[in-house]
Amino acid sequence: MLEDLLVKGLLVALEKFGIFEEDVDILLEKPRDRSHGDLSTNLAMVLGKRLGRKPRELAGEIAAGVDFPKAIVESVEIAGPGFINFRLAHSFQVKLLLNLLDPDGALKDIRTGGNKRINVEFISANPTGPLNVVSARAGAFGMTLVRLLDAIGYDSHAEYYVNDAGRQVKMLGLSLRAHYLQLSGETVEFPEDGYHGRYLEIMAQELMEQDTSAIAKAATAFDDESFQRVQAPPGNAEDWRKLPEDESVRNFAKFALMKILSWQRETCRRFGLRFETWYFESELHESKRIERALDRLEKMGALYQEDGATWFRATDFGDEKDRVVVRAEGIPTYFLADIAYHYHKFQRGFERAIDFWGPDHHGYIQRMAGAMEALGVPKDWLEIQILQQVTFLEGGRPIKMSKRAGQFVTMDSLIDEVGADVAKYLFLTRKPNSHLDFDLDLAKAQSNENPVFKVKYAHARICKLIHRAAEEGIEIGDVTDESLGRLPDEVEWNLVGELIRLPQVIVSAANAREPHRLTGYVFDVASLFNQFYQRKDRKILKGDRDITVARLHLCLMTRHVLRVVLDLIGVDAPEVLEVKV
RNA sequence: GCGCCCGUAGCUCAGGUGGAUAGAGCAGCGGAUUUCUAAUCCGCAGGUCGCAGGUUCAAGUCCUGCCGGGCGUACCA
Repeated sequence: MLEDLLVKGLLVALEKFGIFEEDVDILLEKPRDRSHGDLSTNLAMVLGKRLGRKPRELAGEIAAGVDFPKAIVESVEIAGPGFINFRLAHSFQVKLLLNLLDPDGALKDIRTGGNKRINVEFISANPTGPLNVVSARAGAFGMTLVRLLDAIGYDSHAEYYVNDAGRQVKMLGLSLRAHYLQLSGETVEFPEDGYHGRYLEIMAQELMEQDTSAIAKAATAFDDESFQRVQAPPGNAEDWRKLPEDESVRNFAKFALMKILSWQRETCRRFGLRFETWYFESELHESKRIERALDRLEKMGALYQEDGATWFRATDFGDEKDRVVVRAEGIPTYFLADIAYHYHKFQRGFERAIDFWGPDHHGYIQRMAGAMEALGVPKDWLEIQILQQVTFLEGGRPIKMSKRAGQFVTMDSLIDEVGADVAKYLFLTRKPNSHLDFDLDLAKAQSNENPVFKVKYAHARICKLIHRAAEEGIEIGDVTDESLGRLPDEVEWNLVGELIRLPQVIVSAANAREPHRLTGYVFDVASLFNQFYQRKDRKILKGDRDITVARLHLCLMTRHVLRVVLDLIGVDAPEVLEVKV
C-alpha cells in the first residue's frame, strides 16, 4: 500500500522529535484541490501544540527529513497552515492504473471479506398488490449493496421476505372473493378494510374466464425452489365459490397471492433484481419456528403475561416500552414472526444480516435489536438501514400515494416511463437517509438534464473512438506503462488520478453502505473524460502516433472503470447511444 | 410530549474517520461546432452552510439549546 509507505517514511522523519508510531495516528487524505498534490497530511498541525512548535516550521523540518524514491513520490511540499503535500510520480500513477486491469491486482486486493456470508434483505413488500414505486429505491440500493459486498470479498445473499400469513392475506382473499361475487351478480358488501385497487377487479374478471387447467398452468410458472410453496388451489373459481366461506376465502387468497407474487417477481426481474431466496412467513408457522422462538425467549426469561397477552421485556434492552408478542386471543403478532424469521436467518449461518427498512419502521429497530439480544445473537449481527421516503413529483406537484384508495404509482409504470437505468441511477445519487424528490418529468426527459446520459455518453464515445481508430488502421495493442507514461497533458493526468481511486471508492461505498458514492464517482470520471476529449486543436487520432496510442490506452482504462462502476449500480453501458434530435 | 431523519446557490443535492478559497447538475447569461456522436466542453453570475452558543491550531462536519419541515410513537403489518 502506498499510504503505508508514506507513513513509514514520515515516522522515520519524526524520530528526531521523539515521536514514535504509538504516539501518533498519521492521516493521509486526498486534498479537494488537485493543486495541493495527490496526498496530504495534517501531521505538523496535530503535533504543533504538543511539541510547542509552529506547525509550518515543523512541517518544513519533517518534509526535509523524509526520503522517498523518485519513482514514487515526485515532490513533497509545505502549504497553507502546515500541510505536507505529496505529489506522486507519473510512473507510479501509471503503475496503479495498470494494476486495475490485473486480475490479481487492486480489485482483488480489496476482496478482504474472506467469503463470509452476508444476508441483505430488501423490499419485502406485502403481497397484496403490485410493487409500488417506493420499492424501487430499496431495490436499487439493496441490489447495489449486494454487488458491492461481493466486490470486497463477501458472499452476499439477496433475500425477500414474503408476509403471506395472517390477517392481510385473509383480507386479500375476502377482497378478491367480493369482487368475484359482485361480478357474478350477487350483492355482497365489500370488506371494510379490503383492498380497493383496480387490479383485484381485473383479477376477478380474469378468474371468471379461466378454467381449472388455465389456473393450474399459471401456477407452473414458478419453477424455482423458493416458490415451490406458491401454488394455485385445486379447481376453478366456481368451485371455490361453492365452498364454505372460510375455505372459499382461503382459496381466493391463495390464488391472489400466486398472481401478485408472480407480478412482483417479474417487476423485480425487469428492474434487474435477483433474489437468492424468497422467504415465506407461512413457512415459519408450519415449521413451528414461531413457537420455538417464543420458547427460547421464555427460557431466557424475556417474557411475561399481562392482560391475557404475552409480552417481551423490550425495556430491558433499551426500548421505551414492552411489546406484545402473543395477543390476548392467542394469535402471535407480526413482531413475533419477525423475531422468528431473523433468528432463523441467524441460524442459517450468516455472519451478518443487513435489512433495508422504510422510515415508518424506524420505531421498530430498538425492539428488534432487543429481541435479537435476548435470544443471544451477537450485538452487531443485525444491521438496519433506513431508507428515507421518496416523493414523486409530476408537473411540479407531489403525487399522493395511498394503497387503500388504490391510487399509487407502480414500479412497472416507473420502468415503462422512465426506464430502469435512469430510475436506478437517480435513486443512487442520494444518500440513503435523506428524503428524495424524484421529478418524473425530469427523469422522463431524455435530455442533458439527466446525469445518467452523460456517463453513458462518455462510454459510447470511447467505444466509437476505439472503433474509429481500428478503421484508420491504428494498432492499439495492449495497454502498457510505457505508452501511458507518454501522456503529455494535465487533463490527462487529472483523469488518471481519478481512475486510480476506483478501489478505495468501492471499499468506502461498501463499508459505509453508501452506494451513492458510486454515482458521484462515475459522474466525475465521465466529466474528466469529456474534458480530456473535448480539447479543441488536439484530436486524439491525429498527430504523433505514440501519443495517439497513449491516449487511446487512457480511453481503454476509462472505459474499464466506467464499466466496473456501472455494473455495480446495475446500469447498462451501451456501445452506441442514439443521438437525441 | 418523546424518538429518528432533514435544513448548504433560484431548484434538486454532494461535501469518506473535523482541514487549505464550501462543490456539482439543472435553471439564467456569454462563448466553442469543416465533430474522433454537442446528451459535450469553456467562461460569468449566484452562499451570513436554519439561528445562537460551545469544544479545537482548524467546524458545513463534533457537543448543547432554540427555529422550521418530514416520519414514527398499536394486543396493524
